[in-house]
Amino acid sequence: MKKNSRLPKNYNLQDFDRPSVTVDIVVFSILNGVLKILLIQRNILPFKGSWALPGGFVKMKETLDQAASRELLEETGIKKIYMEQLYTFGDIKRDPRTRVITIAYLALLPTTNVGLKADTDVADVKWFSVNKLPALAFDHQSIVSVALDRLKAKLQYSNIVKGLLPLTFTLGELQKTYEAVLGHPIDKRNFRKKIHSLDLLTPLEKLREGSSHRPAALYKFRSRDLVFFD
Amino acid sequence: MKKNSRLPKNYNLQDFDRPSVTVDIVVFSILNGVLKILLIQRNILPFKGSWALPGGFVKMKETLDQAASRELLEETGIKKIYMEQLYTFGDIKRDPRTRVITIAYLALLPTTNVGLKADTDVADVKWFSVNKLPALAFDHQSIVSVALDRLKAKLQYSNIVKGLLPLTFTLGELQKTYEAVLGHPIDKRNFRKKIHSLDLLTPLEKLREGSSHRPAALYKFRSRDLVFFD
DNA sequence: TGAATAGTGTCTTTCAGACAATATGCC
DNA sequence: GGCATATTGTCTGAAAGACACTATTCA
Repeated sequence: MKKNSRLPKNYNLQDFDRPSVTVDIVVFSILNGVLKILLIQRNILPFKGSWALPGGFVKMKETLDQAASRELLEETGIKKIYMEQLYTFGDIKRDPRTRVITIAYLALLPTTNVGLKADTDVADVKWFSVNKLPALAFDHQSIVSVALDRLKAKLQYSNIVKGLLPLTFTLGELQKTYEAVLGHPIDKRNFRKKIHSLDLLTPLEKLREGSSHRPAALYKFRSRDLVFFD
Repeated sequence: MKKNSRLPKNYNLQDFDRPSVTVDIVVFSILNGVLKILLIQRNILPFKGSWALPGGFVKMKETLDQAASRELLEETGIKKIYMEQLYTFGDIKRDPRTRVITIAYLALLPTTNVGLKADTDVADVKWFSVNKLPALAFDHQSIVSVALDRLKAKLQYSNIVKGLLPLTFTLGELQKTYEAVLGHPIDKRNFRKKIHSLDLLTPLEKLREGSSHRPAALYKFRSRDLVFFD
């Protein structure tokens, strides 16, 4: 260990024995009415061949949010989706190589955008149902668990569900999304009463076409931002 | 930059250009019925002489929680209080020296324990009212703001207020604590109705002594853990 | 006309919020 | 008795939750 001359005299020595810092992203999406998580199959050590969350090292000249977006794009081809910081995991032995602290992110992909591409460090990219996950690398199972709790909670007091839906959608699709995340059925009339009372949606002129039954009215969210209620 | 031989071949090169990692702690306490935050006056660069949150570098062989506890003890003499991870701040320029990512913690000190001692790196340790804070070093003002939001929110759906109170307390003291944090008065009858309906408290046999008026019944929290309701 | 989903209203219960009078202990 | 705080209940309005039938489109 040698002294870095740019730094002030009293600069803490620990600075020279630093943990690595990564980001990991839990991407949720609804496929066929089921809540899924995006996992990559690792092509490199450690845990080569295991399924894991997309993620990687934070660069010196990017923020944490930028690192999360970049890693997601690099490893899965996904960009411009809803993301928020979730929690930071720093157990000493969570990575067998060395000390790695990871800032976990929660991300939501609308049902429509589902074109995936695998990176070089990645053998494969796949969607898994949240209740049929394979064994995960590192402590990624804990991260997923925290992410799912956060998503369920936030569904109740914000319009975060917007991130899981396409730009326009029917009330039935909205309800199915809630049910898929929460894992239980919801009464249709109470649900619609509640949604309408919150005044979050704008009805469109058009109806959903192409079904072999009565077409439903289409809606979109009034606000582009995250809105809290309750 | 040279290669670390312990690491696998494909190990990411960024590993050798790592951000520093710190923890910072927002300690809240109620003093004279007012919500206060504990600040230290920095005795070292950068921001020497400025007020800042207690905190410091994370060591290689301690978890983030341990780092937060250790730094708080070292810089203020406080130990064994309620602490939870708050949020991670990673803007590129938040520290003028170099890239520093900090994991912020929220901590609560009961009204009774108020013996403070200053560390060598610390010129002074003082309590400040949350709405009369001095200019703070780094991005610590943002951190305080997030911490206050979290504390207010969590007061509404958990027994987190426990961390601000001594082991036994009266309903009046409990209500004053809520009022100090939330910043507005609460109706006494509605407050007591709600508290009793939640069934979080156990009444003690004893009454609060030493006042020149009718003594109030003493209570303690039923559970030692954080409990969620609503 | 049958299949499939869309769309709608009432009743009950629970909870939040407004509001004031009496009780107790100490001086 | 005066002061200071403790303790207690009712009414009203809003929202949550249980519950079932009619409407529309297409095949």
